[in-house]
Amino acid sequence: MAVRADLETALRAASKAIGVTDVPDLELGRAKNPDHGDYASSAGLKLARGLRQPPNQIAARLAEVIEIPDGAATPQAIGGYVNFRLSEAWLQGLVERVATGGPGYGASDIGRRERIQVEFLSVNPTGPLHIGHGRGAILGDSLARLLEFTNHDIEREYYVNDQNTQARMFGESVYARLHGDPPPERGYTGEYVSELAEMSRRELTGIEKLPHDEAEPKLRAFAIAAMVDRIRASVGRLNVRYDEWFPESQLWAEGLPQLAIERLREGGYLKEREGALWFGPALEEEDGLGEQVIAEDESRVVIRSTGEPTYFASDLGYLLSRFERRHFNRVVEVWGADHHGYVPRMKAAVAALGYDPERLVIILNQLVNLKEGKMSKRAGRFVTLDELVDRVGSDAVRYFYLLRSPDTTIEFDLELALSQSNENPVYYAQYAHARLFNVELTAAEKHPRLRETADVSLLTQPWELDVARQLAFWPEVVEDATRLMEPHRVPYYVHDLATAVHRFYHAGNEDGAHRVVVDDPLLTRARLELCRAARHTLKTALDLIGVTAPERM
RNA sequence: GCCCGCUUAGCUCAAUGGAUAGAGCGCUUGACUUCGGAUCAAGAGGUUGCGAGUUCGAGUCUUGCAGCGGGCACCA
Repeated sequence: MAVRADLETALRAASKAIGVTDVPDLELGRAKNPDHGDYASSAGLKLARGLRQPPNQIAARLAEVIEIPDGAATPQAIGGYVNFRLSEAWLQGLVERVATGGPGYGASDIGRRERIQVEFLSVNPTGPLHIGHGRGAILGDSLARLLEFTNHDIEREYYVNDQNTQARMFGESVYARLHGDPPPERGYTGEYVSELAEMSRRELTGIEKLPHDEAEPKLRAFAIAAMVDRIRASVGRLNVRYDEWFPESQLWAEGLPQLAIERLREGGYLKEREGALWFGPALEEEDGLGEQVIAEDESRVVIRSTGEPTYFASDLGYLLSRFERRHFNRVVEVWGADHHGYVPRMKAAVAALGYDPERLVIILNQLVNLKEGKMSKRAGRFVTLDELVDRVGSDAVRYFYLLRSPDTTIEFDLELALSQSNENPVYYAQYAHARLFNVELTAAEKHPRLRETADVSLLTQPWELDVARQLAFWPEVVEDATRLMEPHRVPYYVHDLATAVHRFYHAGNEDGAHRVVVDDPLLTRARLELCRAARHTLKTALDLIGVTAPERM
């Protein structure tokens, strides 16, 4: 379906036809200069060395020999380049296919039902989400949508840390508030902790009378459940959903960390030192005294000298849970860049447990920093994700975050975000969608009995073909965004398509003969087909980034 | 100190090693008595942080330097 892939295949075949045995990457991509057509390839330059011929001759021969399926494009050799221009007839046919095919255009089977878990956000459920958390949530959710669209079998998971140090500290903090005490050192101080204490008094009858050791676990479970509900609601407002909320405690109930430790011990990956149990893939290194030495940056404590396991022990079990128990072929995790130092250890752990580390894919996204002086935790002002969504709206928030590649740091300026929320580029795209919808209604009113099928050969105006051309690009955008796991490519595409749509519409303002709705029912019908194709594709693309496609604004 | 990421127009950001580096915002100037002006058209604005290297070709790859962010726990 993706025309770029068809052209590339054809070009490779042509390369072989002129005597190339081992065809390198020919770098077929979009032409930047319109004079060069729609796609360009530097095939002649790439093949010159191997063939020992001048690039321009090679390009010329390729253009002569190449057979392009469906007459999708015409080749032209310029210098060492082979350029392609999408043909008018093919573009017209595409409009019809997209218009009648519904909203699935661009979907592909590159996933082949591969079973993948996408785990994202997974922050300790010990407080409300703040502005920075939104980025991981939106990135992970959009990635999952893309992977689903390309036929991967996706499960979205939130890993709930319900029994680690932070969780216990959370329980202790609620306990303290329940008894009117200040929270413990490095405990949780927010007002919501006191609210949780009050809630627990109402809902856990007699809780305040229980001794500490009995009360704290109950309070912890209660408070975490409440926070998980709150997190679920917060991300739900952003159109983010999960299939599974997987508690850390379940790992231990299933004996998975224990099993992982056993396996690592058998593999010689564990070492006792100073009363603690360490994981270290570099165990085979020896120092001069014959003592085994663990390379410092690779090693990690699994069981503390106190006998308590660390989060790393849970993570080992979590890997088994997913690869061994639940049989995911790959696991994609979205992490904030502040955890990047942990990547090598997790990869090493995957390998030590006997799995290909490639099966663990870690997507890092840079942090969202608050502009200094605007707000401060110490000053008691905490900008929550909920507050941002309240004031800007889900669509604008999602678009704002997704317009940035994961590896740029965002300097978040709340005031600026609020003052510019009406200028968010998301409205440009949504307006294009609403506009098309409206035009289609108008067409139906003026011509109540239009033909079932359109004569798309009537779509000959350059601004009409430009819309069709954008449609042609959509499958490759999906493919690239999926393969590179870069959802930000989608909103950039949406903007390009919306631009083509607005221009197409405006041609009718310049000259009434170019409107969609004209006296000629056949011409109206053909343009209506283009509107539908563009609208479906806009909607599909917006869906993939979790943004609504309104019919009126 | 060591490790990771970033540095592109005034600002926020795009750009598979390919031809003339693109958008949005802001700025200047234009465009509707008729399909929605949250729109469209035109213009100004660049030594891609600095230097070296690889290559027919570098914003993109390698390397040195500088600046910014993050990380280097028996925290997560």
